Amino acid sequence: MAEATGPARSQPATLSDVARLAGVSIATASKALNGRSQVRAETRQRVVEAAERLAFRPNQVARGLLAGRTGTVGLLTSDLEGRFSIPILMGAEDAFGAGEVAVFLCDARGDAIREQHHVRALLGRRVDGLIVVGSRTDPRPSLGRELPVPVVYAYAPSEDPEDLSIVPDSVGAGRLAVDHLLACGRTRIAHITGDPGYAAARERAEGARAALADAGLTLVGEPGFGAWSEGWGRAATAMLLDRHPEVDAVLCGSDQIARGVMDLLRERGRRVPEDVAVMGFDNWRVLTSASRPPLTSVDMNLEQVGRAAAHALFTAIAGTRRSGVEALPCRVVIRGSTVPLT
Amino acid sequence: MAEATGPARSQPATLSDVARLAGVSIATASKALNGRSQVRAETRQRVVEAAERLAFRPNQVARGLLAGRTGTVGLLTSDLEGRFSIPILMGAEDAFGAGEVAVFLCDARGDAIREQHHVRALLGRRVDGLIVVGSRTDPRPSLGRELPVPVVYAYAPSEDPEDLSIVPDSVGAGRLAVDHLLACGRTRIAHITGDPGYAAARERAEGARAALADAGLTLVGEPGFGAWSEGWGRAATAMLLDRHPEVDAVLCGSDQIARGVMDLLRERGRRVPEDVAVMGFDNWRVLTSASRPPLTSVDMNLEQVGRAAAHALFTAIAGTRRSGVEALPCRVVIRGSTVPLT
DNA sequence: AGCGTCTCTGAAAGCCTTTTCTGTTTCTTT
DNA sequence: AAAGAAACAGAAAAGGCTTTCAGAGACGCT
Repeated sequence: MAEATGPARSQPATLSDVARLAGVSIATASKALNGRSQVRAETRQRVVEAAERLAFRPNQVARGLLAGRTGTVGLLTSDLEGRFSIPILMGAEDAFGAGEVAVFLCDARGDAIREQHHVRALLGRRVDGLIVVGSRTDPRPSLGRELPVPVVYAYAPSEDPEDLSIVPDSVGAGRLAVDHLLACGRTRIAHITGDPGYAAARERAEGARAALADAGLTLVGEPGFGAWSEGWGRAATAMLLDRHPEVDAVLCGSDQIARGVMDLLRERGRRVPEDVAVMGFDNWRVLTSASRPPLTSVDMNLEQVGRAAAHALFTAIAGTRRSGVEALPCRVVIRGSTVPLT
Repeated sequence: MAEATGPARSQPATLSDVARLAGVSIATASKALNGRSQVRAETRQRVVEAAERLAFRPNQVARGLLAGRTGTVGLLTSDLEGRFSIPILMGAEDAFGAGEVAVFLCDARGDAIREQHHVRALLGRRVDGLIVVGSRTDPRPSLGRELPVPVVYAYAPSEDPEDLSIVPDSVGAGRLAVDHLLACGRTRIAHITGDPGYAAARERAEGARAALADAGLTLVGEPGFGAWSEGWGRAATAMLLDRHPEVDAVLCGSDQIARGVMDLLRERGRRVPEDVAVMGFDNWRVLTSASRPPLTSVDMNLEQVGRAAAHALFTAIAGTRRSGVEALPCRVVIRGSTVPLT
């Protein structure tokens, strides 16, 4: 808890310090360190040694000012808390972090005003580009076409088709899920999912229905739209068993719902997966591996979405911009809650 | 999916553009926009209008180069994925975001090499300070005393007592938890917790024991160290009920463990909270509110830890540095799983 | 010896802003 | 009306780096 006024920390060495120590001009020092070819090997050696002795690190701020590119991007998320932003953010951080790019993180807390504020602040810092990460897959307002830097939208697509958006393929995910259940020999498949106000819920249901139709089947009952909660999973399952006791698989709109579904199935004496297969969505580890049996779930490959967004931003900064909504495939992670009928 | 080489985006306006449009010198324009007093009101007006017309935003990069301070800090996390980093990160982002500071996010993925790499990159960008966020409360190696900028450690304290670390008060949290159970009239309290390799597990147990001792009581059985999982919660509870059927409260080391504990209690016919009160740790919403009944849990106030770290970094940058480990109090969030004995 | 050709090196400009200092104008005051 | 004070405007430097251009020295050739 000691308190003290900080000592004058030694300023980092500058290029001119290095040049002085090496006995050359600033220009030569710069060229030597940057691998330019107009420096004699011996001179370069001297400069490199001097730089090492002084622990010289070029000032990226000065470099950015000169080059007009700062090597920074802004990552604008609308809810850090949410479990969807994080993997995307990791993917993006990953794709950038490897190279020479640093990421400014800004959380707008879902507030448009704050978002504008952050955009302005980031532009003031001369970021080379922006990634906007949403918390749900419903389209969101564009930041506008007039920005001086490229923008890529991830997870939540922009409403403007001129923008580039990278999203998980929800329809395809619904198909994948049903295909897996069909492959397990299930044919009486019900769907219990979340809030119909979410595009993700509607699109997954649509995909599921399409895959069933392709197999000449239909859903057991109507898609059970409700809430993204365990409670709803239980309630919907109770109704389902009353009306359609023949059901042999339940595709759930989220892992949370799936947990509720499994709980109630067990309560009613149905075995999972022997009598009824259960499948979740989101592949949220805490839930999938803690449930009994472990839950088969659809993973949206969000890290990959983040990486793809970062990569697209890269190429856009380099001059090649795309537009439209690009949907990336999801994948099924198979665990104990779905097994082939014997 | 249209593809096109981007149009030459109009470069952002510079101060000299503004000055030219307003018909004044660059110096005057700067003074006018920064509220310096040596400008006639009328002139200032002209400049302000010109700046507005050109949507002028001062280049923070240039400003940073000149001022020697960039108004940026580095946030170094060791696992973004982890649920502990995120709230801290939010708190820090919050404390900074309000002002003029932007945050560089770096994830070291728990790798010391990568961490060093990021530190170097951040110093090259001339950040004004660093916050290092850990994923568990065990002490971690210091980044060293020789860094040119202040560093604050959050959640995981530095091994070097000369560094400043902000952590949640785990011992105090253990006391708080037991005090709450005592206040509910419980006296036969057991403790089932996670991996004893974690300081958090040991310290919470220590605090719990101390609070019981203050009340002239002891734990029922030994603290049940094991794993941070539902499975362990179930297993430990089974043993507990066999050996100490008189137990009337279980303090759990995490919400996940608590869920396992509650499951098994229900299976064995014990009612929660009537027969046995159950309390968790971490206050992880998905788990606490989805469980039946909703789970009372200890919240580590991580956002506050983040904010405190940001604030401490602020004052350190301003010149007043502290050192040592500062522990912030936790709080009990009461829900249905703990009620007073009637 | 003189010329052209390379190969190195260094001076200087430029990136954008802030700040200091100097110079000019305007207003008071005697 | 003259002198001094105050108010305002602008030139220039600084911050650290890269890059261009010109100059200097070394070398080979006729």
